[in-house]
Order: sequence, then structure tokens, then C-alpha cells
Amino acid sequence: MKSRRQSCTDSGSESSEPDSRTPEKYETATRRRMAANARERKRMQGLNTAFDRLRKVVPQWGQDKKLSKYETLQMALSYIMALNRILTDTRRHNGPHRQWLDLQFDHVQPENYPCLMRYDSSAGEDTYVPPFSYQFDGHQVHA
DNA sequence: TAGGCCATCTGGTCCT
DNA sequence: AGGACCAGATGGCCTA
Repeated sequence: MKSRRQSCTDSGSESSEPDSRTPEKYETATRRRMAANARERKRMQGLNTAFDRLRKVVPQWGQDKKLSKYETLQMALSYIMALNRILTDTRRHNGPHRQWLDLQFDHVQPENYPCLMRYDSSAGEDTYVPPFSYQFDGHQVHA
């Protein structure tokens, strides 16, 4: 693990201004700060693990350089929208795989994914309303 | 060398 | 009170 910066609390060095607290209180505060720093490091490591897992399932053009966090999120968004469009388009047409797709859809009910799916009842029960539009690579995309 | 990306620290806020 | 989460600040590493 890289240690980018040594904090006053982690290094144990003194602050420039004198501390009026008692040594006991100062020690308690220092211990709490160090514990909070450790928790924050662990939390960010968990977040980075999640980003790595996301990178593995998201398309990556060119394996030379790994996607940044921002790029990973944008790519995941585009990927989900693209897959969603494929599913909805295929559903709309009676293709040879329609029956198979319907079976798969039985496991993907909108009520299970309220954050991703939104249907406008006023526009008909099957009308998918994009929850948002977004930009990627400078292009405005309406999902 | 400048700019992008990242890890870490830190203080504030909210929640249990 | 203490933990989780967040955003700002800071500084290191890497690449064009």
C-alpha cells in the first residue's frame, strides 16, 4: 500500500500550535482519529474493489490501459443502457428467440430493479421511460 | 513540466 | 459516543 502523506496523528508529530487539552484527552482524540483514518482507508479499499469488479464486466476497448473510475462508471452506464435497448427491442419483435427471451425476462422483473427501470403508466404499461440522459465522450445519449 | 489520476488525511454531517 | 459517508485538501506517480 502506498503511503502518500504522513499525517500529524499517524506520525505522532506535534501540531504547530499548543494544545490546551489534557494529555489524556489529546491521546483519546489522536487514537480516535487514527481509527477513523484506518476505517476510511478500508472503506476506500472496498470501493476500489467494487470498481475493479465493475471493470471486469464492462467492455474495455484496448487492454493496454485500465479505465479510470470516471470512465468505468460512464462505460457501465452505456453498457447497461445498450443491453437494455437490445432486450426491449428484441422483445418488441417476434424473432426466433422471443420465447427464450421471455423466459429470461421472467427473472428480471421491473419491481426488482426500481432504480433502473421506470415505466410510464400514462403512456402504456410497456412504455419504458429513460430515467436520465447522459453524456459520454462528448455525445449526448438518451437511453 | 503540466495535467490527470489516485491514495490518504481530515473535518463535518447524519444516523444508530 | 461512535461509525459511515462525504467532500475538500494535499502530495505522489505517470504520461504526453
